[in-house]
Amino acid sequence: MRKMEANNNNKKEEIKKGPWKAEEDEVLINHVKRYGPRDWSSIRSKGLLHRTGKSCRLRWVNKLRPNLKNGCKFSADEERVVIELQSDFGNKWARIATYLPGRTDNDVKNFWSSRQKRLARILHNSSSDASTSKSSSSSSHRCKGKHVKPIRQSCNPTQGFSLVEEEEITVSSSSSLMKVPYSSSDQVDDKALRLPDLGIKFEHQPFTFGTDLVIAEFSDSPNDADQQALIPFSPESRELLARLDDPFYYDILGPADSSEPLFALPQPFFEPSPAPRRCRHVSKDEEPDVFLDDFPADMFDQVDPIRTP
DNA sequence: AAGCTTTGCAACCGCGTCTTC
DNA sequence: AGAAGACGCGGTTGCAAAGCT
Repeated sequence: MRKMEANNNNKKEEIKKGPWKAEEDEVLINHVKRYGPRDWSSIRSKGLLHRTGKSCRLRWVNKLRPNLKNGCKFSADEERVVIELQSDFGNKWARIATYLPGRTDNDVKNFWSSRQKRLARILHNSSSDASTSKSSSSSSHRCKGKHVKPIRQSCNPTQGFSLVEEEEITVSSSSSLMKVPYSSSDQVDDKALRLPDLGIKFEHQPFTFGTDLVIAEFSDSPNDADQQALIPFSPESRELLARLDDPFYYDILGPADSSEPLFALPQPFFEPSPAPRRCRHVSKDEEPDVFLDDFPADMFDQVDPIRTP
């Protein structure tokens, strides 16, 4: 009995965990050179390494495999791809990684996780800030001391968008409408503003964002600007969007006079699905913006323009 | 400069699926 | 057919480096 326990203990001790050493990597690489990336369990059974087959496979896939982009940050293009595919596939990291040469599922997963944490932090900060300054909230929002004007945005799938100045927009923070901050008094460069999954592009320039809101609208004809899109979001996205009502969100998300737009919008990586999910796709050679970068990618997942009778 | 917090990443774990016998 | 082992995937954890106060 004691002998058996001792044997079990030995077996347990034999399995090594933690960071890999260069020698171990070398052994693993030699094994793969010889037998190919398979038979991971035999590495241990042959006594080559005191690692589980699982651990060996993971090491190979994530670090030793050729053509990996190790230590290389995700490019803007890769970010867009991840965001786009995550909204399509969900958390299918392995699947998403197949679209990103040199990236592993672990890379994608970590990238997404960091993104989510960043977003959570922003949300948390924005909520605590808002709670301390609720009393100052009013129809004329504060935006680094600048007065801002509400506008409406009209969308035509074939002709793009136009921005329409409007006297007043009343949107409850608990509504599910998509809201985009806007300030006509600030100016940015001539980059267009795009919305991620919708591919919405604002055509009128120059403008930038402030604390008031733009409501995305969709219409089938240029004259049909009054058809307002009701956009159903996931609870998470809805909560985030609701917080855009916070007059101080701008202070949280970024400087009003920044030459960089606030968020990065994923340019569509694939052609849109047959369903009218996206209003207008931004062409590939257009410069990516950084609008809505810190928003959950599923924010526009379920965007579906309101049906016209 | 020191201490604390945040971030990014490598690795582990549990579970489901696939393969082999 | 089904049991056992191997494999693959997604979630989670731990740690070192970077950043901040």
